[in-house]
Amino acid sequence: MALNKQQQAAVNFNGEHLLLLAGAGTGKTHTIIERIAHLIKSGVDPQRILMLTFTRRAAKEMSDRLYSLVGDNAKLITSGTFHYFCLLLMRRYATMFELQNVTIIDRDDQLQLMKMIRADKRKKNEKFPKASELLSLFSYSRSKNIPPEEYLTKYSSHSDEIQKRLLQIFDEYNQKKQQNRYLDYDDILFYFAKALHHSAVLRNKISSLYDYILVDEMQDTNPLQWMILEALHDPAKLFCVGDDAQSIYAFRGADFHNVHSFTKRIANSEILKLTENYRSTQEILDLANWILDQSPLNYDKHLSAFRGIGVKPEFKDFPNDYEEAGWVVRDIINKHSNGNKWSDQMILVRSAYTARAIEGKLIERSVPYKFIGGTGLLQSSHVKDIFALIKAVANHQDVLSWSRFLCLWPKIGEKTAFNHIQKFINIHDPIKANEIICSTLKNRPEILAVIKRIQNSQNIPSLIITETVNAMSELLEQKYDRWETRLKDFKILVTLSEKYKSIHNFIETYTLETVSNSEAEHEDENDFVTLITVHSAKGTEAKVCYLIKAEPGIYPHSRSTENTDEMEEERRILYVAVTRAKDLLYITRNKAKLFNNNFGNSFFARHNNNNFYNTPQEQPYFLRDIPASLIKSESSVAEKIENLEDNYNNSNYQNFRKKSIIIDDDWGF
DNA sequence: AAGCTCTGCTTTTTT
DNA sequence: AGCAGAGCTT
Repeated sequence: MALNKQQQAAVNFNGEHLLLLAGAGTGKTHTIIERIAHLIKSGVDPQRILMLTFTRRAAKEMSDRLYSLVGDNAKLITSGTFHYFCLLLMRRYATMFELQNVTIIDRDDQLQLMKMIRADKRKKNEKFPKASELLSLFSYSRSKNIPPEEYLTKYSSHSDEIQKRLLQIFDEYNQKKQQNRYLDYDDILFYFAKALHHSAVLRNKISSLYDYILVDEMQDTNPLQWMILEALHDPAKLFCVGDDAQSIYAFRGADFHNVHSFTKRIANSEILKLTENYRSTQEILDLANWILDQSPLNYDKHLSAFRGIGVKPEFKDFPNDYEEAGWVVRDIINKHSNGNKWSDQMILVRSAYTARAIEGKLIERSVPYKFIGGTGLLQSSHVKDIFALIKAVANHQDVLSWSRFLCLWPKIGEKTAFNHIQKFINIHDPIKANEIICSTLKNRPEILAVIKRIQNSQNIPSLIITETVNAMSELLEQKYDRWETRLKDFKILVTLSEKYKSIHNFIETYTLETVSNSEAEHEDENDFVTLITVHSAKGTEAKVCYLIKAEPGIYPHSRSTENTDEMEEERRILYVAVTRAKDLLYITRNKAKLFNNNFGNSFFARHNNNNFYNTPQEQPYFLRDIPASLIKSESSVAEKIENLEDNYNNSNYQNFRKKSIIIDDDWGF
């Protein structure tokens, strides 16, 4: 594919540092890849190029495309997410970073650890932040690089007394992690950034490794990541690509304003722009442009389609979620039988939860699909149970794994488990520790037998997983219903693990890169429908896109309507969603939700929102007043809603609703 | 101390 | 519907 003038200018950029502002669909990835090819062609050693992305998907896409352009040179480039990169270097220079034998813990482990600490700090019957809130408060302050004290006083509404205890909890959480040599996601960035800023020797060492650093999705960098880039640049040259209109990660500390301050923060830097959209038809971009136009902020973005005129986006309203899901899947099947590939079609969802109905339908109709986003296969509890034993055997000091494993057994709860663990946790010598494990569990020979079995198992990932599943299945069968389906997950796991040298390597890779069941199951297939969260979809595209459940309460999400910052982020999420489509965009909704959300019949509608609206029309909804001219439909949406309200009030519709509830039952949900 | 039952609250997004 | 917490029973 040839480059246009703007792209060519970026590829050939000859100055020090560059920020490339690239709107949706303007060939951002293409330009980065070509830039790297250009560097290699002009004699840069590929080993001295670093490419940073935010999601594993983006990283993989980059390396694949790079491989087809520059062949084996692609393998020499260091490429991956910030987390991957930091961990890689911290492992390579473990002594310099003073981080040896660390274990990466995922959100679930963090939660478990936090719960233990919280239990002691919380008074009985007291309203106290949940472990998950504690984690996100702490994580946010860390990603923003604001000391917790300052962060709490500025941004939290908790009383002084509670804030004090929160700080104690944070301290203790950090201590616990240090004791156990656990690193959570934030620690990976935090310790790396901190070390670089405290030690000039280390900073020089690391920054001398690369001559060129390319960063994708610059608008998503949080202050910690910024610190890392600042430490690494000069002599290395930065090539950062971003789009402020696609910034959707504020919840993890990203601030799109940092794109605007780029030239101020990085001396000798310049800005170039890509403005021509090659992805979509003008009709799709018109809707996208309209969405940003509604904002009080001036994004100064008007995408124009290089490809020209196409088909207007189409709205489809259904009486309930299942008919919506049914239509989408039927339409996908129709298009497939008319010659479209499965992979030409993408279903976009706001949350994993909103993907449920459609996922059910896809399975029912045997449509090959991969779900990207949400909880991964390795996060599911039965898989974590299996890994707890493997990890406990591998490292007798892994408190979380031991406690998870021991609590699976009858008569063992948190207290008993803790008493056992306490006896061997501080023993450094593994042989001695093992003796203590044997003696403390001598009354539970069945547990010891299982541990022995795994200790004696061959240390090959697929074998050790199979052996562990066999050893544990009798016990786990009682814990879980639908054990058969869960057994299937282990088969997938075994297949996945075959590519890894060690089980440790396997677990760590998938802790940093979550993979859903469906994704793992169809790993080797290449024609499938993509079901994906909007957040994960940034950077991807498809000929036909279905933006499902585009209702009030979803766009904007009802939990994010507190202030303009939140609302604007929600608007950008919708913008990202709409700009994924190349040719056709269908926006589907549940009719009832259009005017019924807060007073609805649904179980959680009442709790679904912090704000109560007197009338449905007061609830913020980005797609309420779309000009009829932008969408494929005889009547405007406003008229449509009026008609719906008439329908809603007439008895036929009420009966229809009743009928649809019966349909729900047939679904078996 | 584990395990059961009742009650109240809740489902965003990712490394 | 599904989970966390509290209080009760084993």
